[in-house]
Amino acid sequence: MTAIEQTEARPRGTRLPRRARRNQLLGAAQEVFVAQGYHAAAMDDIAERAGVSKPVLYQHFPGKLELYLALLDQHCEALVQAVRAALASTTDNKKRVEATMHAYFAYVEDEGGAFRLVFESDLTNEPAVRERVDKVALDCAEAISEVIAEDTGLAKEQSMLLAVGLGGVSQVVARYWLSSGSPIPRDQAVQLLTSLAWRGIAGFPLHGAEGQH
Amino acid sequence: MTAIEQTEARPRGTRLPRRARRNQLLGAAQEVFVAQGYHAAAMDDIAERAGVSKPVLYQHFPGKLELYLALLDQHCEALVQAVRAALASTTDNKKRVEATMHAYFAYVEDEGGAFRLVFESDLTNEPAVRERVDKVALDCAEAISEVIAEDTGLAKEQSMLLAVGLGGVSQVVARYWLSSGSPIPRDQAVQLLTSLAWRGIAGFPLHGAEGQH
DNA sequence: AAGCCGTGGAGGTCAAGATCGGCGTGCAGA
DNA sequence: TCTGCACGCCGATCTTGACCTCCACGGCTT
Repeated sequence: MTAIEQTEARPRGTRLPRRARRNQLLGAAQEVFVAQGYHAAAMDDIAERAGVSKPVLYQHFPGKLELYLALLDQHCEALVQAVRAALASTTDNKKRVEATMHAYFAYVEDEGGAFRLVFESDLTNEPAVRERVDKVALDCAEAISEVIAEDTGLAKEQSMLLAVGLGGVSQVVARYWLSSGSPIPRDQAVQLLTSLAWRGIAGFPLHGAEGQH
Repeated sequence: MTAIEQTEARPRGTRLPRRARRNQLLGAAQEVFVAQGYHAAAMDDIAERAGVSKPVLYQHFPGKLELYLALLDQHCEALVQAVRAALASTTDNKKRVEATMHAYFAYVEDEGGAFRLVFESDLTNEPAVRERVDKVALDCAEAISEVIAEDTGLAKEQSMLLAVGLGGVSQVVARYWLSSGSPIPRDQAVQLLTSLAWRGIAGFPLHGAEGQH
């Protein structure tokens, strides 16, 4: 049914050093949070998934929120780094677009679904979460907008709007592509999106002879 | 502090006909859900906001979830209609893009923040909610993709990907524009976005003499 | 004036986050 | 090798908070 089958639930008896236990708990928590969301995920579920009793969880994390935030921080940083790296990987702007798209797709596809914590969190009303999620989008957009502003001379507000748009396309389409079962190969999807972002929708070939104004 | 001040809490004594009471409850529920999200919103809050006691609420709606879904359905339909209308408003594709962007911005700006129920719901793990939210994005994308497919001859998968992208930009940027306090006028933002979608990022004027390949 | 129907406040239930005392295991030292 | 200690772990429980119903009251109809 809605069973979680990612990693085997450990036989409840192994003793682990503190650091290793903490990492294992983070892994178990990620699986449960990703699969069920924050609210539906119970501390009992996470403990059971890790093959551990609940008090152990509370010996490593003060509470459910802090556990969630620890995971969130971890994965927020990853995306911003990937986008920065993509932008710095070349000076050809078209390739920059392509590399950035690629970064979003890779981020969404990998990491055991961790992107859900950032893009589909159900705890955005919690200020601490909202702040982190907003900061990711903002940091990515600022990195992109710097390039735009430098190359086009647009003011900060305008270039930020475009940058948010480019980041938004990547994020939304990557999630759609994944959730619809990857109907077309990833590279082809990236190519298509890059064309859209680079040349616009007007840049696609016309079927009929209809004038586009 | 975080007070809700949209409509005055009615003096607790007015008798209303059933239909009017229901609408009033929907209004109160919308304010609370928008301001606090689904989970943080208590039925007590909604009842108090409407100037009514809790049993009345349960005489109109079976439970919290159904109340939420009623609101959601209401506003989902509104966006899809607006997008369809925008696409049908002209046959000039560039104007179609502009009209669609405009529809998203108007949707996000108006309706007392109801767009949050659709775009920022904290109940996406509930299948009934997920289904409706996904369907909105899908319906909008299909409407857009039909135009794309017809005019470019692209296959269904490809045109859907582009359509999801165009809808995604609109939605993400409109929300950013609103949440950042509308730093530039709405019409200008729409123009900028339309340019991005129509001609691509390469269509913006160069600042320096640097070649764009 | 008498009855009825909708309203109001107080309470039950239950799930889930958070916690307390006890147990077993492995190591240090004599 | 035997004893004591420290550490990690567990079963069982407490408590909070939110959704959801039961006994009194007041205005409208005939």
